[in-house]
Amino acid sequence: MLSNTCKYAIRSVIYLALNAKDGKKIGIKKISEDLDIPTPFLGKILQSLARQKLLSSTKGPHGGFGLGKDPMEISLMNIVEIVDGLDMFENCLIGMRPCKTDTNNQDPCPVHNQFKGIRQQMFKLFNERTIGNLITEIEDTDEYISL
Amino acid sequence: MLSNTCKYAIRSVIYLALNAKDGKKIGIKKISEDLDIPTPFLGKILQSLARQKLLSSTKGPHGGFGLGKDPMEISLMNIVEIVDGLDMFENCLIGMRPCKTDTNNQDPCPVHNQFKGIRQQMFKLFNERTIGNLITEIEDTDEYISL
DNA sequence: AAATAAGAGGATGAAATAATCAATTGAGCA
DNA sequence: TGCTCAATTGATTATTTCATCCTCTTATTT
Repeated sequence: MLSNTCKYAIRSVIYLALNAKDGKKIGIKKISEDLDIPTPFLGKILQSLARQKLLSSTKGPHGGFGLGKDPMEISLMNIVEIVDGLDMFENCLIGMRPCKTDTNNQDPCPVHNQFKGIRQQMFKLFNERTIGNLITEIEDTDEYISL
Repeated sequence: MLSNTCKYAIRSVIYLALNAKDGKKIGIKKISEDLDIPTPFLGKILQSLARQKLLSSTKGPHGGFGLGKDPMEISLMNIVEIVDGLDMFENCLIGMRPCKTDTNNQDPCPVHNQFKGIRQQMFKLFNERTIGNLITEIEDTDEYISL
């Protein structure tokens, strides 16, 4: 569904939104320990998110990663797009070339009509859900975020 | 979403259900040409489906692959399970270990409640849709199956 | 029985994904 | 200024997925 890399990315951004409020920075080593993600690999992932301005990073003592923008402005789709790309939302479920995402499809695959609605719901979820509204829900309900 | 291999597998079974009726066999070379799938790779895939009795195969002149059972008895899930496994339906969307598929989850991830319904729909679709009812729909509506 | 037409199976190669390592750069602090 | 901390960058390794090749076996046809 989502790549390993993408799952790491999403969990990291949620983690930062919860723990690096008001411009605080958290080091890659602490993040990787808390989330159980290999440290150097996490580095690469956070770098690519920082390049796209989703995160900010500073070097040197007390440096680390923090959010690059208002968490309400970061949708799950933003993260997925950077890491995995949009293939999942754009291409046919069973790989038939002429079968396209749009609703009035001239050349639908045999599962197109079944799958179309589900894909739309997923698209909506990933676009509407932002890191911001995820964490307010987490905080409101006292959810404990383990990994 | 689904692996390349799995997409090839599904398209091949649909193809066989449409073209290899009443015990007819079709050679791997013809299938791979019609579906634009690398021949030797397709061989491996069909072999694994045949080992699980979804397909049948015969060697020798006029040999080839055909369906191994009534197409109404082959669900999309049967194919996905053999090729990709059930990971997608069983594990957390963002890779949190304690977050489980079942509905009354003690330790849900921040997207669990949003995603749960969508995953159930997908599960249902893959289980309920069989190769048999796919092809009757195809034949009823004169759909042209290209790739 | 021999020739031929298929699939089966093992070994191998290439590409993408996942993960690591080492050297560099920049920021803060003394 | 110079030291140290932490991210950055580039090179390297490992694993999985995707794909090919070659040989073997089985089944049909003559």
